[in-house]
Amino acid sequence: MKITKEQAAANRRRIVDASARAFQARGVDAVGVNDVMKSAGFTHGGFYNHFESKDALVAEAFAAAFAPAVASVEGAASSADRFARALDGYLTVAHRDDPANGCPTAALVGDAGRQGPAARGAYAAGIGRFLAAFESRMPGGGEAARRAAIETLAGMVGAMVMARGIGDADEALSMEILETARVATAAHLGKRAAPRGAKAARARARRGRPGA
Amino acid sequence: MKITKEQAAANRRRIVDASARAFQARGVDAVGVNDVMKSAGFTHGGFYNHFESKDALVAEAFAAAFAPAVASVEGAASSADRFARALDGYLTVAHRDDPANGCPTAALVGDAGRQGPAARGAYAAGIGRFLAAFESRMPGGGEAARRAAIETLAGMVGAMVMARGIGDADEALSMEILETARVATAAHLGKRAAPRGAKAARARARRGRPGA
DNA sequence: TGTACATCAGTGAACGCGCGTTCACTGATGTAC
DNA sequence: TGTACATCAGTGAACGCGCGTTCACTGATGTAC
Repeated sequence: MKITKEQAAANRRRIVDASARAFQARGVDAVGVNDVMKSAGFTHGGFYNHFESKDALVAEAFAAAFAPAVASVEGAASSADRFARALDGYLTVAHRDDPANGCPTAALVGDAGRQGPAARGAYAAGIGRFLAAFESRMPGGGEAARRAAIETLAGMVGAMVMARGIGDADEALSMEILETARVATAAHLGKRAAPRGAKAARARARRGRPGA
Repeated sequence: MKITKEQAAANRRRIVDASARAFQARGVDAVGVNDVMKSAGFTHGGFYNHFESKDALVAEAFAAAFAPAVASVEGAASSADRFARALDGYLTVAHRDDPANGCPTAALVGDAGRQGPAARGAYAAGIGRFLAAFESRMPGGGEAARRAAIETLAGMVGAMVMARGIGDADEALSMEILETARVATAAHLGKRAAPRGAKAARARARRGRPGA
């Protein structure tokens, strides 16, 4: 049952995309070739028609995980407002609870250092692109903007991975870290963060204003 | 070949400590019961004389990983100078390249969210203790010190895990992140960071002064 | 205090299972004439 | 343009291997008398 070249290429892309999401959600070691093929809608045997090994897939999946994220951030960086909104949406409970569709830098951070050179290269390149986009939007310019870009990204990623690690073991602490980092991120951009969450909703209600 | 109760307890501790280091270095999924027992000096069969399951060991190992780190940071927090020095030693290549003996918050960050409640509880409790110690040393006091503690820890952890993920795929970027975060950490404490690394060594040499 | 026996931390073989990978096979696609 | 054949993406059974876990066994320790 051979299929058209276009269909085969599309199937290959589907396998890579499905694996990227699964790796981000559950980690490379916990996701088997069988899982990946099943979630892409195939039986496992065909895997090696497309990839030389699981390692080869991991390398492609890392690159595929960063491609849309980098494009999104670089697009947002074309406007100060869009960029501020993109960063503000990062430190949220929704993002924390959906690593599969979230930031690959945070989701793959535990695995990246333990993969082969190709996957680690994709990881390093992705961070490099993020930092360049951040730098272009940071106040001060030059070295100061570069430093601010690194500090901001590190703060965002650190807060997200800690919040995920804590999870529902201490929901209040997890959210406190997220919210504190969100405010700090806005401050790095030279903005004041809009209030968010239950406390903010209560404050808005008290003032008789509808939520943002 | 039964042994004394004291010896058995010591052996148990040896297993927990060996597993904590292995989990920090290679990740929970990549470390088998057999590995753990072998590195503690035993055959694998005896594992279940001490632990009900691998999950039970993981929970104990997480707690054991945090105990000395928390004690060390809390001890350092008794003196402003010791605390500043402890933080300054965090964002270093030596720490980056030795996760087994380093900060458990960073080393276990990829695994924590995927473990059971006990392990995640230990992870959350460890971060809580770190933050309390940080808070006591942050300038401003009150809410400001609390926020500074969270921002500082998030920046340190984020920088370390990104630097590890990048590794030798882009050594220059990995070191740039480490060094930038080290300077930013000192700034959070209200200090100026002492120069470090090749660039700093060259600058010192130019000034005709020996290294620190 | 000395003797008899139960306890249990250790050993090493074995269990079922899922992993990454290989293979023979299928049959529609793509190509050569 | 039509026919004959090679290609190859898919299927599903099978491979060896290491995993977490179980088990029968050993023999010094710890305990009961």
